[in-house]
Amino acid sequence: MARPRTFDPDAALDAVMDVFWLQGFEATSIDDLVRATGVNRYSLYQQWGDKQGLFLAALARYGDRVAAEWIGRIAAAPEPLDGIRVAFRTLAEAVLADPDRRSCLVLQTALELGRSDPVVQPVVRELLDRMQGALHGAIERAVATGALPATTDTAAHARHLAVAFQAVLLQARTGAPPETVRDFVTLTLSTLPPEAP
Amino acid sequence: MARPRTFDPDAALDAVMDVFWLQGFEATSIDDLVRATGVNRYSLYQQWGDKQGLFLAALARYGDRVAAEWIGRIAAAPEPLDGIRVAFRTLAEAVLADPDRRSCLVLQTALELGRSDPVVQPVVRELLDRMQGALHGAIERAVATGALPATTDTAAHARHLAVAFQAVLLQARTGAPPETVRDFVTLTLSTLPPEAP
DNA sequence: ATTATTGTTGACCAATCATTCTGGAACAGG
DNA sequence: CCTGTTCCAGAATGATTGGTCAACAATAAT
Repeated sequence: MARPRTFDPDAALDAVMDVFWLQGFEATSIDDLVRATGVNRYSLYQQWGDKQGLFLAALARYGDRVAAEWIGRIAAAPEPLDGIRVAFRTLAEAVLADPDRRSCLVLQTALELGRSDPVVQPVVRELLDRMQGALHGAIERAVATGALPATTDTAAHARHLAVAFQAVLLQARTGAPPETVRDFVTLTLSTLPPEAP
Repeated sequence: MARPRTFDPDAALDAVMDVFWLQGFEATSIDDLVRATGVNRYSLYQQWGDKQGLFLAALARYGDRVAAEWIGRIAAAPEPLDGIRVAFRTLAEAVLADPDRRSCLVLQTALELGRSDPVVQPVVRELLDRMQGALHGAIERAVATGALPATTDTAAHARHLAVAFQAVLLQARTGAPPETVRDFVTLTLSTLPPEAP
């Protein structure tokens, strides 16, 4: 017994995520979101509370959609080291192919709000940790299958690769040339044993 | 035959640089700079034009002071590979010791304004290239002294290390734990030959 | 001492921001 | 067909932003 919504919250949130991803939190105004979603200001407020609520929802969606895809790609690889190598090379090419050089919403958020916003902070850290966890899992599997020696410091390698993953995404924003991104990936992967031919 | 300035532009610019370094461009208001320098708004405008002019001056000063110190440290090392290793380890500890986790003004600017501001963009790129050039020089000296094999792809190593340098600074902003920063540096340096005992 | 010149000051301006209010429109149950 | 309830649209609000102005103060040359 009430007027039904004329917009789809799910589709609207996708549009919101895209705008935040492209522009960041501060640089995005509510007007931008109104334009991008086609939804009225007040309706956005009624649905998600305020700008921060809207952002947290978009960040969660990013985690579920984009971040989860990379994590899954690493976790599901039949041969763990190959999975890592493929992930890094795919990421590098994706970064170079994106005309907007938009990096990663999580990383961007860590840089923009990581020190100031106590609500967003743990969400970001959790997502970054999830990536590192996926890498750690793959490396431990590699040790288990004998692809890496039993003496390997798996945690150290996971940390190194997690930071390197962020570094590749960082190059999207700095606008680094293709050779830089590719050479970085190549030498990063050289800390793993050489791949079979 | 005119009233003399009552503030020291040099000292004021140092204070401006600090504020921009800590907060970034957008998050810093002119009021913040007035408070930090003790100089009146209009005097700031008369001296440096506008907010962007003020920022460019602060960025140039950062390049002359902070960035040049790191570059010099790498370029001046008697044994080039040792210079690189020391620089990375010193950077890691500096990042971890800074209570403000403020990373690097150049990198931060690249992330914040790199895609939008066509004036700031080349300044940033030039500073980043200067760091990469210093690393390239050190690696070529290492090849010349035989510390690295003659077949080494010196440009690729320079690019890898330059990105890795940025990655360490990035960890300042993401608030990564000490093990992460240290393990990343250790494994990054493992792409160079092991150091003499 | 006068005066030309520059520095300083706090008020002021227009634009933009996130957020809220108001007045009407669209639906569902009776 | 009502009527209670929810939704929508644009205007309004108050704070903050970067930037400017006009009045006043301090100096050095005359």
